[in-house]
Amino acid sequence: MGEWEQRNLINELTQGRELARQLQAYLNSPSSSNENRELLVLKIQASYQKALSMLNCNTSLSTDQPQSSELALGMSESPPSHSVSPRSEDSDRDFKEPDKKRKALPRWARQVKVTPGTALEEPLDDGFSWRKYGQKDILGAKYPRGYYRCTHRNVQGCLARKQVQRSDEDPTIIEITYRGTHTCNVALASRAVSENQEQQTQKQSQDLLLSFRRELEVITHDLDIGDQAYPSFPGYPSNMKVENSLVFSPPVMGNNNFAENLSSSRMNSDHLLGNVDFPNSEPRQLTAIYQTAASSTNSPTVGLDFPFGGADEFHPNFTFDNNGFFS
DNA sequence: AACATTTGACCGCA
DNA sequence: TGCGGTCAAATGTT
Repeated sequence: MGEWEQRNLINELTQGRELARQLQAYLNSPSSSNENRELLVLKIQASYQKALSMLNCNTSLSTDQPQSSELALGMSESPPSHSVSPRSEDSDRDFKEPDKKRKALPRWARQVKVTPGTALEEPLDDGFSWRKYGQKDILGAKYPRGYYRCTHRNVQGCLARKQVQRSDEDPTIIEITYRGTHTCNVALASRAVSENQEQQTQKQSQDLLLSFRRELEVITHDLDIGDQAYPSFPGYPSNMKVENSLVFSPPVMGNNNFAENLSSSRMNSDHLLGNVDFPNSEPRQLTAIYQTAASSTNSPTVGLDFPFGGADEFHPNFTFDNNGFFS
C-alpha cells in the first residue's frame, strides 16, 4: 500500500472516529434531530466502508486484473482512482500511441440503473468536472458520442477523459467510457469538515441525505460488455430526483448486497475519499454503463448531447469530506 | 472577462 | 479512404 493510500486510509478512519464522536454528542443532546443522528450513522458507515474498500482495493489492485465481478465491486473505483503509480502522463501518451495500449486494455462495464420516476434533469455526476471538447456522429449509432476531458486539464494537467454515448436500443441507457486517470485533486477541494460545524453540519446533512438517497436509488449491475467485466465504477450517478422522504428506496440488487452496492458506487467517487486519481503506470480504459430506467419524464437533457457529460461538474454536496486533506 | 459548448476541420490509423 | 478522436475558432453563458 502506497504512502498516499495509507494516509487516505488513516484519514478515513480518523474521520469515522470523529463522526462517531459527533454522534455521541448528538445522542446526548435532546435537541438534535433524528435526521442528524441518522446522517451521522450513515456517514460513519460510509467512512468505514470506504476504509474497508480501500483495503480491498489494494489487495485486488495488486493483481492487475480482477477475477470476478465481485472482486471488481470490492475494488470499486480502484483502477482509476487508487492506482499508486508515480506520476505519469499516460493519457498524454495516449495521444501518441493510443492504440497499442488501448487494445491491450481490458474493457469493463457496469450498469447503473436509476429507479423509475427519476428525472435526468441533473447531470450524471461522477464526481469530476468535465469539459466537452468534441462530439461525433458514430457510424451505426443513433446518437452522437460526446467527448469530455477533465476541466482541470490545463491547470493541473489532469488528462482524464471520457466518452459519453446513449444506447441505440434504449436511449435511457448511457454508456460512459473513461480513459486515463484523474491527476487533479479538485474533487477533494470541495469541502472541509472543519467549517463551522453547526451550520455546516446542517447543510451537509441535507446534502448528504440527498446524496445518499441518490446513491441508494441507484442499482448497479456488473455488466460484461466485452472482454471482461469492469472492475470499477468510477462515478456515481446523481441525476435522480430527490424525494422528500428519508426512506431509502429499496435497492434492487443483483448479486451484491445493499451495503456493498452502496459502497461500490460511492467508493468510486474519489472526491469522497479525497482521493485523487493517481495515474497508473499503464493507462487504463474504463468503461461504465449508466443505465437509467425508463423514466416517465424523458427529460430533454438526456438528449443527444447528453447533459451527463456536460455536466459532470463535481457536486460538492458530497460530504465525506476529507478535512481538507488536500486543500 | 472568463469559462463552457458547439461544430467543422484536421489527423492518424486500419 | 473512411472512421474515430481531437483541435480550435466561433459562439454562448455566467
